[in-house]
Amino acid sequence: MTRPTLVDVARVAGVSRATAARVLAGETKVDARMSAAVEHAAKELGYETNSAARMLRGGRAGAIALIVAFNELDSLTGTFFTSVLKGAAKGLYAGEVQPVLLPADHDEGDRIPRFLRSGAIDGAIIILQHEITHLAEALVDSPVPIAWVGRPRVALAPDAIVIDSDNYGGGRLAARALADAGRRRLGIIAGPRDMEPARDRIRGWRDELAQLGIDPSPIVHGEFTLVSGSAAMARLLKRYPDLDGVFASSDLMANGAIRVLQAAGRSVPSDVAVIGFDDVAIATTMDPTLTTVRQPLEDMGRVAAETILAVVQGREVDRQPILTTTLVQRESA
Amino acid sequence: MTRPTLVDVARVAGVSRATAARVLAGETKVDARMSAAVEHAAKELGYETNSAARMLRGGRAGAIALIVAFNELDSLTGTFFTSVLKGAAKGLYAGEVQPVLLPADHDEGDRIPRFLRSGAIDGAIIILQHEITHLAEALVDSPVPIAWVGRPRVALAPDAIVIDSDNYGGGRLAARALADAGRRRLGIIAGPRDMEPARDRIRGWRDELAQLGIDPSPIVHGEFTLVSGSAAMARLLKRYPDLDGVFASSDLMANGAIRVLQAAGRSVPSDVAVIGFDDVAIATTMDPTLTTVRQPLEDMGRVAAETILAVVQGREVDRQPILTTTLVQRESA
DNA sequence: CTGAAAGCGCTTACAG
DNA sequence: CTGAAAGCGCTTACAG
Repeated sequence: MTRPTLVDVARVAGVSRATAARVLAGETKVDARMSAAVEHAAKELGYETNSAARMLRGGRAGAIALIVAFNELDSLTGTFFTSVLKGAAKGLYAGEVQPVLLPADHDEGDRIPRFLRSGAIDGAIIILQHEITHLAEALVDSPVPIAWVGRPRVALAPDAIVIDSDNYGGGRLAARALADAGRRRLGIIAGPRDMEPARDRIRGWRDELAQLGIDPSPIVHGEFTLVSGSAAMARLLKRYPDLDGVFASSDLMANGAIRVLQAAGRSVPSDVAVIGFDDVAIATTMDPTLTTVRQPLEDMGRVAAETILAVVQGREVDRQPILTTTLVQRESA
Repeated sequence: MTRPTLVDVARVAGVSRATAARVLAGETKVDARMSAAVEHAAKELGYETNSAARMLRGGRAGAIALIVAFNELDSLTGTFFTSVLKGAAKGLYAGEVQPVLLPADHDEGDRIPRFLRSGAIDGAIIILQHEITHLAEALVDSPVPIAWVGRPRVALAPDAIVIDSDNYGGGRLAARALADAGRRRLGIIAGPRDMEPARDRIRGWRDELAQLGIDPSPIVHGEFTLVSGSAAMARLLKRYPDLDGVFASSDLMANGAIRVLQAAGRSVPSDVAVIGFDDVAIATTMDPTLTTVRQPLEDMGRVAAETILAVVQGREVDRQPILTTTLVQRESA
């Protein structure tokens, strides 16, 4: 049960501790025989570098945190964040770094900031979600680098790391697609007011409508979830009974909205065209299948991983990449 | 960005490093004025104990790993593991320990065992799942204590930590319930052959049937997922077209099985009664709602957390608790 | 190319 | 009750 140390490896291999360290660090200028002896001893003893000692010496932990909203772990909204998560984990694996998921709650105090300050990990990726927006403030001046997936609504340092998709452009795409389909009586189901990506989608949507000379549409807000999408659609329908096009700014909300439209006797897309945002799995399994603005979620996660790794390792890198959004044409619009 | 150290705190407070350490460790026999000065300095500097240094000194990391199958993160089967996860996380929070989720893959080599050997965490909880059964072997002689939720199919040390539910008793409950409902032509959709809990359910089922003098039923195997439940049901139906009762040993498989039965023109429960296992959310939203054997999943997670914490802290504790399973009567049987 | 030694930040046995 | 000092396991600048 007692872990072997570098001294044990050195003793078994018959070399100094320094030499053993060099071999295990991959240095090449070591006598081949010594090198082989060290490798052999390490394997035989089941040696693994003590991460605490390495870190204390000024090295890296070899672990990056992925901070996610705890609630999401068992809800359907998970489809968004799990895609990002998957990409991020793959990116970290590729960098030989251990991804470490930290569940965060909206009511848990400063556990997460404290953990980051304790130096156990080299950096963190935060997947922006409505439930954990409060973390943004607590982590603005974090001692370890943080990559935001989705821009938080706090003042960030100019060199902050933010990976985002082109939400503004996506909003424009949605407006243009509905206009191209001949729709003129439009409405938007926006996301939470406290989320910057949600606001960017609204801005893009409005700008494009203005440019096309279409009346500014009424806005209702949801929380990116299916249930909130249904509720928002009901409100929108009451306010604007003869609308013929809806931009629901998440696929889950689009799903909820379509259910409400259908229940109200509206056919989709013939009576009302609906466009979503995200392009998660549900978009292809719904009936009708969902026309939507695609965010490259897994890519966003992967880029977040690559970016934070570069920063941790002191390499130059674009700290605020914006990934392209594209329109995916299906049946609903 | 440079983290303050204990020396900084001591200097600001005007005391020795030793005294500062004592105050922060919560020792009471310290002069009140010094104590206050230290507390103040620590807060002002945003001091947090360097976990690497503490660990190296022989202390604890203050973090426990939760090892979960990566694939599960975005599939519906997540309902089982997220319940356990939630309970475990709550239990760790209560113990002031940071839960750290490590996604594991079936093909990832020995990343996880190596991470555990690196000493970055104090212990681990593994939620047994089909996809990561291979980890069981790699972790049998782990240097840090491991709590298994669900007994793995490897030879464990007698003092191994295993949190399980009474799968055997649950199997008996299912058999008795179907028998009580007057069913005599029974079949079982069992779980994966390489999972001990799945095997325990079969044994309980068989023993109870034998005791009741009912014919041993045919067995088909699924993988605890909805799709595999459908496939298994189709096979079972072909083999035994006039069965009138099925024990599907996970709720998801029961869900899949019922769909197949209904598609085949059998009414549930009048033609065929179906009993599941787990009692996850879907059991109450299906049509008909599912009669099932309940495992207290969240409790299992919580008990796993409490048990590993006790072991890490050197406290005495029951290392192999078995939680009770109960029958939850709904519409399907 | 190899080894002896310093030092990362902490905790605690020891001396006072 | 308080402080000086040792030592956890590692990496690397320094000397040879």
